[in-house]
Amino acid sequence: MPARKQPKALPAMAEADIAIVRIAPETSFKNKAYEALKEAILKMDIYATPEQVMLDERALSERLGVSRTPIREAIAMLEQDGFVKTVPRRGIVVVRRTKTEIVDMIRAWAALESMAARLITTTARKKDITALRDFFKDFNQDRLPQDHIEEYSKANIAFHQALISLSESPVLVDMTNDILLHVRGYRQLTIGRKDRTATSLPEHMGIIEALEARDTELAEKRARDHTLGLAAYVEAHGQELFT
Amino acid sequence: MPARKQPKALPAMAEADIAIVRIAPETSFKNKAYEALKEAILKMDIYATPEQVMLDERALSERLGVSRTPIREAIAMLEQDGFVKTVPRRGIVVVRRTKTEIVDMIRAWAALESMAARLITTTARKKDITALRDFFKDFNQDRLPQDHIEEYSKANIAFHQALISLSESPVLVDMTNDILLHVRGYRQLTIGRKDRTATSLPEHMGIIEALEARDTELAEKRARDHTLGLAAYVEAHGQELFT
DNA sequence: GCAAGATTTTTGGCATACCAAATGCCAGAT
DNA sequence: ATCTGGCATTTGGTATGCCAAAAATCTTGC
Repeated sequence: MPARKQPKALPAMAEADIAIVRIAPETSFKNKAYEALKEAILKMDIYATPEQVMLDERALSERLGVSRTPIREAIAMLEQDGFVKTVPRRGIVVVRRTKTEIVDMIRAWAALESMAARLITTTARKKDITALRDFFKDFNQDRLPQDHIEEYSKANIAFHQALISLSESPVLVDMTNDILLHVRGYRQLTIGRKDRTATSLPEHMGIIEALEARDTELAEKRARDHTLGLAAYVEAHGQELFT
Repeated sequence: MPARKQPKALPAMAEADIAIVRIAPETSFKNKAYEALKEAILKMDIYATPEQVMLDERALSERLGVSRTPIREAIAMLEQDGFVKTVPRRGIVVVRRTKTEIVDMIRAWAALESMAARLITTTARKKDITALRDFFKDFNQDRLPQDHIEEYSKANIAFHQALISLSESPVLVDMTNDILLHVRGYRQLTIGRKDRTATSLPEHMGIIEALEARDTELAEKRARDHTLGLAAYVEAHGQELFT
């Protein structure tokens, strides 16, 4: 079949090249619903409630003020993400991860982050690497992380995300963020735990030092071992979270 | 609120334990459409056609004999997978990856596979590791891989998938499979290239040997370097594929 | 003959109605 | 009191129809 006729070139219009980026894409209800539901699922502490959490299409459509159609499409997307599972004629259940699954995810995280570290040693600018220290500038001998766990936990996540970003690898960034979203539920209860916090900060500094030294193998190893340490910790001490 | 009442235990019924399995879950049109479209997208050589490929909801619904609703849900899922991108009032376009993106994906694959290798050295049975050699039993000095590229390429993929599976990590398996689906379009044109095929087989054997020796660090390194080698190859020689 | 504007067509977004399966409640039988 | 069958309800699945924006096409005036 013949190719569709190409749209003809735009007329001259030499003046307005200014700030006409693309107009707001006016995100659809589908995407709004997706974002809203995703945030709601992440916000709720899924592991705090004993019974499994169910969603109802009609209730959601009423709540969000749209019809079921965009809601269903959003649900389909969330199911692809692994956040929910819809069972025909039964309902939509918010997925709970088992301890084993979480450990598994953290291992994958470790894999991706160590690769990011590897790439960073060959491409990132020294300035950007050094800037990673800033995430922890509010912590020191007089202000220990374990005394400000909530704050440190935030800095921790921000550090890891900034680290991955330095790899300039969209794939690594996206995959890691996906994993972090799933692990997030546990984060406050694991990364923030006092006993691990004490060793966390020195390990981070060790990673930064290896990156600055452009020591590819060492940076990779330190990044990997650091996150694998978290996995081992959850595997060993995460029992109480999954009663 | 009180938990939903649990269904009570089944009555005796000692007789009919025969072949009452579970009835087919009767997958929905939505899922059928998803599978059908996914396969169609993967099958078509998206990089062979010069113009971008568009999908039409109505045409698809007619072709598959279902209404637009399940089609749209399937499209929403495919969009989450990154196979298509729907532009409002414009159409649904099958996504083309750039060379840079493919290289990026292969690097992530390397990260995941090296972690799998690491895990395998500590958990897999020797028997299963050794079995990996079978994928290449049809190739030797008298029957070189580069003379049977198509066949070797298949064995290659099967080997990598089997390798990852040995890690017994569902997350690693799933993430890697996702990546392979995206890279597959290039596979025949890259992994199968003669110049790389020659070095591929010995590298695979090297990985297997390290696994058998339970040499965690070496296995990880070899697995990583092998796949990073592919990434470097595509980066260097993949120009012609992305005109 | 051509360009600007009006009109028709195309295409995804959304709302609504109906369907069928799974559950749960309840009356009637034992 | 308990069990059984059936009916009403709930809930996801699917089909349809209409809408608005953007493209494509046609019309018209110079």
